[in-house]
Amino acid sequence: MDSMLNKHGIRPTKIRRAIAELLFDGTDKHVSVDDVIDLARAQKIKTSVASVYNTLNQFAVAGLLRKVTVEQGRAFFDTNLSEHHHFYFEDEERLEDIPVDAINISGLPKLPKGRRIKSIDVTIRI
Amino acid sequence: MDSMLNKHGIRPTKIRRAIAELLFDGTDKHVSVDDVIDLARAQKIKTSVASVYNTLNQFAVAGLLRKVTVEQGRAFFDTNLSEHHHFYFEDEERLEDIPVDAINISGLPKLPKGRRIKSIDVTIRI
DNA sequence: CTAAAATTTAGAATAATTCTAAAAATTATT
DNA sequence: AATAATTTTTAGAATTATTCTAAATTTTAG
Ligand SMILES: [Mn+2]
Ligand SMILES: [Mn+2]
Ligand SMILES: [Zn+2]
Ligand SMILES: [Zn+2]
Repeated sequence: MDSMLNKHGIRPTKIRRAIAELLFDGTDKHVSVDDVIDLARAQKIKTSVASVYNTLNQFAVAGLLRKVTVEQGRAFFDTNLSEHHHFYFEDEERLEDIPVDAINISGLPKLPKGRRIKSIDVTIRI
Repeated sequence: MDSMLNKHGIRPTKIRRAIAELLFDGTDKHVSVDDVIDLARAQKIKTSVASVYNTLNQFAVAGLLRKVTVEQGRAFFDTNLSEHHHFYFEDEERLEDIPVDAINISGLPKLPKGRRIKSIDVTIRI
C-alpha cells in the first residue's frame, strides 16, 4: 500500500494509508465523500471530514482516483482507473462501470485550436 | 413566445415570458443560473434569485431546457434540445456543442434489467 | 369586481465543499 | 536522542449553489 502511495508522490501517513486501504481492496468502487466517512467510522478510523476531503482530492490529483461528477452537488471518486464509461442509475444515485470496449466511439470532431483531449466521458443515464 | 410556453404546459407569466425571451432568441446557449440573473439585470427585468431557479427548473422539467452538469456545484441550462454532445473547456468552465453526427457511437452495452435509457451524454473535456 | 388559485419573492435553511489557523505528527538536523 | 523545521490533520467557520418557507403579489375564475 505504501509503495502504491509513494509511486504517486503521496507520502504515506496514517490516515492516507487507512483511506487507501478502504478503497484499494481490488474491487472497483464509486464512493462519495460521505461513503468514505461512513466506511472509516465503521472501521473505527478516527478522522475528520476535512481530512477525507483533502485525502480524496489529493488521491484524485495524483491519479489514484478519478473524480466523476454526474449530478450537481455530489462527486464520486472512482477506483477504476482504466478507460471506461458509466451507467448512472438516477433513482439510486449510483454509478456502474461500462467496459471501454462495450461502446464503440468513432469519428471524433476536430478539436478547437490549441486544445487537447483530457478525457472522454460517456454517461448513460438509466 | 407564449405559444411556446403553452405548448409545454407552462403558463406564460411576466417573469417566465421575460426569461424565455432572454433564452430563446434562436441561438444555442449554455447558461448558468448566475448568467440568467445577470442577463435579466442587464435588461432591467426585476426578479429574484428564487424565481430564476424556479423558472429554469420548470423549463427543464417541461422540456424547454436541458440541464447539464459537468462539474460539481454548477449546473448549465442548454437551449439546444436536439440530440448532441459537448466539449467542456475546463479552464473556462464553458460548454460548446458537438453535433450528434460528429461522433459515432455504436455497440451499446446491454442494459440492466428493467431499465431504459434516459439519455446518453458524451462530454469531451479539453 | 371579488374570490380563489398560482406565482413571485426575500430571506432563512440546507448541503457540499473549502478555508483557516492551531494542534499533532512526521521528517530533518544537530 | 533531542530539537527544530516541515507537513499533515483537524474543528469549526466560511463559502457557494440551491431549496425551502411563508407572506405578498399577480393571475385566473366566477
Ligand atoms: Mn452515508
Ligand atoms: Mn456572473
Ligand atoms: Zn467507474
Ligand atoms: Zn449543448
